[in-house]
Amino acid sequence: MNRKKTGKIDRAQFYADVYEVVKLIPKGRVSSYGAIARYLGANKASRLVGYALAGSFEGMDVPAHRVVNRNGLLSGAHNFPKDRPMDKSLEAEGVKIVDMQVQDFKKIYWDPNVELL
DNA sequence: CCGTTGACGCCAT
DNA sequence: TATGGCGCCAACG
Repeated sequence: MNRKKTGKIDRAQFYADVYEVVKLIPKGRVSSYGAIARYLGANKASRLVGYALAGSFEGMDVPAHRVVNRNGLLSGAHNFPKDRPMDKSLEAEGVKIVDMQVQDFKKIYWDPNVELL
């Protein structure tokens, strides 16, 4: 994945890495923007992760629905195509969603910094 | 070029 | 423990 640890990272590289990491999230598990941002070496750029995912629908096989905020809240559900809702997609994989919130979030949480390092 | 916005997160109350 | 404020970095108008 070639991420730079120089603090600064190239935008294109960052976006590409985000997609790759998200693709690595196991089915039925979820991760968080902050975790991914950290993994890419941009701790303070958690917002960029979400921004990057916003454009990951066009033809890309990126399971963006497996990425939620640090509270396990589906903060970006309204961004999903109406024919493929975020919560629906998650429940289809066995993830329970109640009031736009991932149940047992801590259990199914998947941290790239820990799981794959 | 400058101000605002946003799929977030941490720190201070 | 629950809220609110500030910081961060790109993209947009």
